[in-house]
Amino acid sequence: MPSDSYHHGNLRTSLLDAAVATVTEHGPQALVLRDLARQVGVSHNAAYRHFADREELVTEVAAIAMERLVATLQQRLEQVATNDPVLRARRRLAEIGRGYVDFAVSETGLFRLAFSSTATVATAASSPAHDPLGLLTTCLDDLVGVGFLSPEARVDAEATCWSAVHGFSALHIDGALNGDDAERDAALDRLLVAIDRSYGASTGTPTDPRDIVATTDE
Amino acid sequence: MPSDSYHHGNLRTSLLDAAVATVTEHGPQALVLRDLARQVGVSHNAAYRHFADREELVTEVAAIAMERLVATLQQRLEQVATNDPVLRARRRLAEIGRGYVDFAVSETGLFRLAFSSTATVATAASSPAHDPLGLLTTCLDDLVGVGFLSPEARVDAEATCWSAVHGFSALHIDGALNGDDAERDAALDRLLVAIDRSYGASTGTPTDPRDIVATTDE
DNA sequence: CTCGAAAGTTGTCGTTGTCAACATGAGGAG
DNA sequence: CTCCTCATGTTGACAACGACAACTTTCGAG
Repeated sequence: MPSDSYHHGNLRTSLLDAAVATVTEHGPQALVLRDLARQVGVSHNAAYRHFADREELVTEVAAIAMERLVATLQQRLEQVATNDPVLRARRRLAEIGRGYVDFAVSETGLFRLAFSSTATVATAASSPAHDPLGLLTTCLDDLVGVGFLSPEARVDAEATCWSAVHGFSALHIDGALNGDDAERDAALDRLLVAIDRSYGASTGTPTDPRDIVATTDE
Repeated sequence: MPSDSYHHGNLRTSLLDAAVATVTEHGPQALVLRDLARQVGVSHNAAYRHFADREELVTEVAAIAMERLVATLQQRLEQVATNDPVLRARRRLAEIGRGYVDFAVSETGLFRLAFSSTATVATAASSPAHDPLGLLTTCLDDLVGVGFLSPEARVDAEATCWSAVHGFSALHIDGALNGDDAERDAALDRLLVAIDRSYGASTGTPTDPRDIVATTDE
């Protein structure tokens, strides 16, 4: 791998790395082709040997951002260690929601880019499991499997759950819902409890909020 | 009001009108200062007599977009004609959600702009009732008043409801949740039913989905 | 009637995305 | 080992944009 010869060697990867870093720090609108070239130490237009235009690069970075989101959610899901199957399924659903919001808040730039309209369609079309839908589907299937969620209420539950946490994330990072970190976490807990209560009610299963939220004083 | 003399007369308003039209048709990223000037028949830089920079104009258009959203929701709210107070309160909450999504789908450009991060903060700071929060608050208070929603579950209910419909809207207009209009409406109905069921469960009130969704075959 | 300031114009600069033409050198064919 | 090819990177240019400065026109207060 030549360091500073005429040919860069792996310019494509370097550009994507720089792009990810830029988006992470300064948001999607800071994604400037000539700037990336400068960061990588290459001339403007070099990127055009690897990407048709700006949008193609942006789309690819968006795909990377989506992958990171899904990977983060998967990690969070694996951290749920509960033996009781019903409790476990309920907590996994809540945990996916918390992971989603945490990613949006801590990786705001990547989150925004992952759902920037232009990039989303191309991403969704390319790879089937490159959005959080897959993880959500298995979680909800589990919830039905353990008898907590009724089959009728199961219909379109992906859309409902995803909408709730996505909207919560979007409104918070856009400043429409304000509040510090503690207030945000409390509001998210209550959102998750509302979903849990609704799904429990679909089978007449009584629910206690403390099954889902970690109470600090005990 | 001089038509085509040296002084335009009401350039500021004309620019905002043109901006609203542009955003409606082609989205927020099509908001180009020089383009607006051309549309209005004025030279570039004329806008700088009325707006400090591009962002200031964008922010103002975003405020207009938000006003239209709120006005639309208010209209929808007034269309709910039900005598039974409990049913009425539940239907009003559902109707606000439908109005929200309808606006996002039919006025995608304005909706996107209204919640574009840069503009949101300035808007929220300026006017207290210039987001849907106010309407939502009264709806939810009503729900508590008629005994359908428990005071404990009332906490942060604005955030939960707003998040759900906002996320639903965002995911749909970004193409993350696909489906035709009928599928979207059905999914939204189920989302609204889930919220209704959750809030009913908070007071042990049994709920029937048909209280909230209009069934076609009856 | 005067004249100052508000409102609009012309010209320019730096930056960006993109195209076209050119330069380089890595690697396979002989 | 040599040569040629073509992928990869460079230089130069162009149009469009946002923004600034300097100039011009017109309204309206006194």
